[in-house]
Amino acid sequence: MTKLRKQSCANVCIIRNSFLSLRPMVTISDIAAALGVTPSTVSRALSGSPRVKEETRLAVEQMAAEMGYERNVVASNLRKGKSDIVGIIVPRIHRNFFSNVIGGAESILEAAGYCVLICQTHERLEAEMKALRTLRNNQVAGVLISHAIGARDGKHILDALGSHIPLVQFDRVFSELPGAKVVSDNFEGAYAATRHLMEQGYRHIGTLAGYMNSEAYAARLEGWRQALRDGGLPEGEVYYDTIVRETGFEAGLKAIDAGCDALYSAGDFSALGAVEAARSRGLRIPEDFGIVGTANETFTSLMTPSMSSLALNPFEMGRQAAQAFLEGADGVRVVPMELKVRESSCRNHSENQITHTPCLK
Amino acid sequence: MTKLRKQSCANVCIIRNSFLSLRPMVTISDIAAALGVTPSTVSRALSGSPRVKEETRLAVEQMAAEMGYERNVVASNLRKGKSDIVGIIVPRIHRNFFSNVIGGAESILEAAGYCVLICQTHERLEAEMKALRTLRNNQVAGVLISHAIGARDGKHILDALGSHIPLVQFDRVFSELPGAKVVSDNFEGAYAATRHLMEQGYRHIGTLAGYMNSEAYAARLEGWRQALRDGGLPEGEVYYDTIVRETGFEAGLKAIDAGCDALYSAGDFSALGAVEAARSRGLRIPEDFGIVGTANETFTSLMTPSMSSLALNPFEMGRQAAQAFLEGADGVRVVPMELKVRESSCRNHSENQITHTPCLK
DNA sequence: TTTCCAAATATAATCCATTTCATTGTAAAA
DNA sequence: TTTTACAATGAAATGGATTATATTTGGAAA
Repeated sequence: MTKLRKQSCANVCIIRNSFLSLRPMVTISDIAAALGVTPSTVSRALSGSPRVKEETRLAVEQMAAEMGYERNVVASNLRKGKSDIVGIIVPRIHRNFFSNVIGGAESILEAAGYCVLICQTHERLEAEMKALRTLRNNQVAGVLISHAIGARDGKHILDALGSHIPLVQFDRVFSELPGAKVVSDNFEGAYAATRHLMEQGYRHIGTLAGYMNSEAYAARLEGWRQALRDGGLPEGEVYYDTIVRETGFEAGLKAIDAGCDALYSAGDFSALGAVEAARSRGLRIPEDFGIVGTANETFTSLMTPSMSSLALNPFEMGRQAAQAFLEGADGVRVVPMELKVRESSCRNHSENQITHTPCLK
Repeated sequence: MTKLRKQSCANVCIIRNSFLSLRPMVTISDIAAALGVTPSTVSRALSGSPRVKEETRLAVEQMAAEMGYERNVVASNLRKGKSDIVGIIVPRIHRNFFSNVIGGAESILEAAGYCVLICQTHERLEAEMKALRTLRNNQVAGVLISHAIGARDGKHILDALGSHIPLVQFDRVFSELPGAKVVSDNFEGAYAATRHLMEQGYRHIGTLAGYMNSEAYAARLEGWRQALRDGGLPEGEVYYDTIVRETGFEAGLKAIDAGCDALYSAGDFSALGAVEAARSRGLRIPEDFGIVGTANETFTSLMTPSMSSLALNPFEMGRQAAQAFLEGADGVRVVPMELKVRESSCRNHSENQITHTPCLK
């Protein structure tokens, strides 16, 4: 009886092997059969359990290597209820900022044995929800997200993701959501940028402010406002919802008509638009009109005149977000920004190597 | 007996439900139990099989919606042996070219119901192999890849990926590998760029040639060479392995010392380096020295003087690669390049709106 | 009325790794 | 010698969906 069973098992093995030549799918059962042990032992041996004899582990590892075994992670994930995939959701990967955040996160996550699934939302809430559901259905180990502009609040996020998957928000965050958050020091950064403009002698400083449903942009607006206040200047003009070159251009014209001699822009592309607006009105930069952008996009250092920009530290933000996920720690991590002073805001040459004065919040 | 079994089933359901409140994992078995049918019927109903009564299908769909069911794709993938994930492997996602390819591929794949897993190799063969294994282990539906510079040939690729996963190569391809390929028309593009320089009156045109283990760079070199030949000019200087700003700068200096009055560069960053080299030698651009780069990076249109560049069409390449995967068709797809004529190569003003003359290969 | 076919559904195997619980064997303690 | 404890491994259940095969049912044809 026992012999018969062995016989039939052998047959099964032969059949399996003939399949193997077609597609190389070695399972732990194959290894177990080859060694005369059970799949559970093989599983334990391969996953580093202390509950197998060292000798057995070596035999299993050797046989696994010999047969070209590779763990079927799909099956493994199903059983364990989670995968080694971490999802990252960003508005647009081709934005320098986001691709660097991804790079930073990846550098940490890859070393920790995770791989990274990237989703773009194109700033649409609907796409964000879909991405969250996709990630949940794939049972990802965690999600790092920077919200689409179209997302108004965090309620929908939890519905779509569920509450058992760790969530780390970065850059654009909703305070009301649980989990870790990583943000730039937007207030302090905008404060420094504005103060720099004041120190360069600009006296009528407006701002291109971005979207107010983003806490990052809101904080930059407040930093700008506080700097003006602390410097004894009157309230300046605010141009909302300016993110891209075109709206930056239009807002730039309005700012010039309103008498501004400088702008702090919460984005680089809108700042570029403002530069073009100033040029179209015959103003010289930085002599007649000063500009500081935000994000330190590649082009800012290559254009003429080179553009001052408040640099985010996306790579570090990505690293921090990944760390927060790995450590499972809640709370807010603040990544400092750095003001890159270039030609567009520097009419006082002795100030070229300015180091900004931190404000007391 | 039957009654007893039903009873115990009811208990099980109640227990399940109490779990449900903790974590919402509704399975097809739950739906089946609620409706008094079997899981197989529910599965068929939800996957659109014609083998269920319309009435049953509606009841299942309604109950699924009511209970908040979402398919466990991990389990589904395990059974079906493949997933709805398509892997994209690129050297660096923050490169404009690659992030746009990804965007193009994503636009097609998402519409077809796939999601996209992105891997970076940082130009390292080792990382490329690891990415391929990761994707295979996750049983992705297909892989789109642009090889790392470190990858010398295609042999290792098949070993790592296996032969049952569709592979589409783009931009940097190995001809010897099976499967679809999508490439830019590098020969024609470089030919047009070089011819443009000749038409602007440059007579000693060198090239910054990139890495010769990449067929794309090799084709650009040949296009440049053929244009010189067809134009009756002698062989020009070739500077290999110049990709980044620094090597472009060094090669630029050498080219100037060798008497070149223009360069066709197979990359934009190296072209930028060459611009700086020319400036450092006091040459005016484009009057004394002409340059055309390749890739149409964002900064090329924003710098001063703006830089002519041979534009790739990365978004379209991504679309084509995704289409090739979806259609399962082998063969090579060629995406045309477009010469963007800007200031750095235009000393003949009547030529500003040049449209390039195609060459006969 | 019986027979047969097709539609609809049920049963059970399958995908593969993991994990709980049970069993065996061996050495140390009583 | 017997009990105790532990190490090592086996057996079987589990995760959730899919699918090959089997069964039931209803209606048409004989």
